[in-house]
Amino acid sequence: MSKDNSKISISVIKRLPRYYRFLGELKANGIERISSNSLAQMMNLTASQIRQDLNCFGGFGHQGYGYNVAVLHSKIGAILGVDSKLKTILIGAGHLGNAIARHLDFEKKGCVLEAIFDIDENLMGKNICSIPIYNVAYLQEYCEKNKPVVAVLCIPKEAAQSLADSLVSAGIRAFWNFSHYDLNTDYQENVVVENVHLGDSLLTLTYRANNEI
Amino acid sequence: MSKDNSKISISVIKRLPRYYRFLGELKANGIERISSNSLAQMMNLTASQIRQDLNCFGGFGHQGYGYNVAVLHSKIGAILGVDSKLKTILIGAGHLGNAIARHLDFEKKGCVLEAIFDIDENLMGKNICSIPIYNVAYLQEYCEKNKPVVAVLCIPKEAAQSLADSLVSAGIRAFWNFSHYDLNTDYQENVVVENVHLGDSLLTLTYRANNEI
DNA sequence: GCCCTATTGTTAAAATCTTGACAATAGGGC
DNA sequence: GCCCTATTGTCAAGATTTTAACAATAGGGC
Repeated sequence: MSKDNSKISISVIKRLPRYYRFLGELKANGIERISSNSLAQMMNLTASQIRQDLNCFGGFGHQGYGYNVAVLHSKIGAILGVDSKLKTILIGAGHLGNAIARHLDFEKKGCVLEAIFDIDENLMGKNICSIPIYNVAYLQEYCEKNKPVVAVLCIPKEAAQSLADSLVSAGIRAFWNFSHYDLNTDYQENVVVENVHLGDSLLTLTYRANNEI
Repeated sequence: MSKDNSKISISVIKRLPRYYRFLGELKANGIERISSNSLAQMMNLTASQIRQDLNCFGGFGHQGYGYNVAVLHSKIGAILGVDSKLKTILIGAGHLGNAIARHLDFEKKGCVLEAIFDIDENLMGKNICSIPIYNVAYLQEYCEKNKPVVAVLCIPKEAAQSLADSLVSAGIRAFWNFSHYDLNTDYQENVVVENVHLGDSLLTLTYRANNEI
């Protein structure tokens, strides 16, 4: 990373995974080089924005040539941290938790899902994609032993805040939160939260469908 | 709606569901009135932004008093269209589709989930939360008969674009897309797409966890 | 009924984000 | 090896979004 990335704006960051995805596709299709212009057309962006975004991290392109797909893909991957092995746990093995554990390739996204917790006694000893399910009573002890840093929350909103609080004190520094609740971790430095509000997303779609925009 | 809402920015729209959620909580807790200031504190926004956002749609507040929670909640609900009954189908009854069908209260979000489609013969005749699962071969005929307008896509990315194309010609005007693929419907006016990229969200979290922002 | 306080709606300023423009230059054909 | 073309990196302009400021005014206490 050749530039100071301490003040990269969150808008840019949120676009990086999409670049990474498109470049991965191009690479898989054997495309070797691409210009900001063709990429822009493909991604429905302006070439200017792509060049501006990429230049936040350094000059990955060559004048008169464009960008080498494989190089750019791996550079963006490195920026995002796809090879980091953040120890991850998931709490709540209901339908949603189950689907998330199966659906996402955590390892390719920089996270290693190592344990799942639930309150349902019937699930104890079982596993999802060979990741063991433990009783939530064992959570604190597990954290002390294994020091996970990322927690995926697939639990009812009523339980979310207090569980998050105790997870923070157990060392969790990042939450991927699917409960219908906005986690409040302002009191705590260095804790990041991605709230995924599927309900909000659906409501936005409803508005847009009704207003044709 | 007392103001022209044809040029409301998408940033404002995307905040509305969150307002709606917080106001719903306040209402459920028996709070009758709230000022932009207290709401801002609660939601981690500026009071100015809240007033500006709400005023896109008209003056819902009273000087010296604030906003009536129940009124504001229902006004925002009406703007979003929570009472619209958009006929909705879901395609792909795997773990994710299953979880989405169960997890989201479609009716409270302006959509009525009426049918689920899959290719797995073993699922035919079964149902999820009493919504029937049909063979995807029956999709076209179903659309002609029942005229659904919203489609939830929980299918592999390889199948997404061609299925979306045929759904558009069958009358679908809104997609809630969970496949790891950016649906392209530019060629078609009046079709809206909400891409939910869970993988992108996780990658963003990874970046933030690694960079502590 | 009057005055004081709280709080809005609105306007203007500041900040941020996106787009356009273009000089600099690497690469490839001849 | 030179010139022409393609395309970047970057700077400046334009657009949008967010925040601050404040006059206008409704409500409630006395």
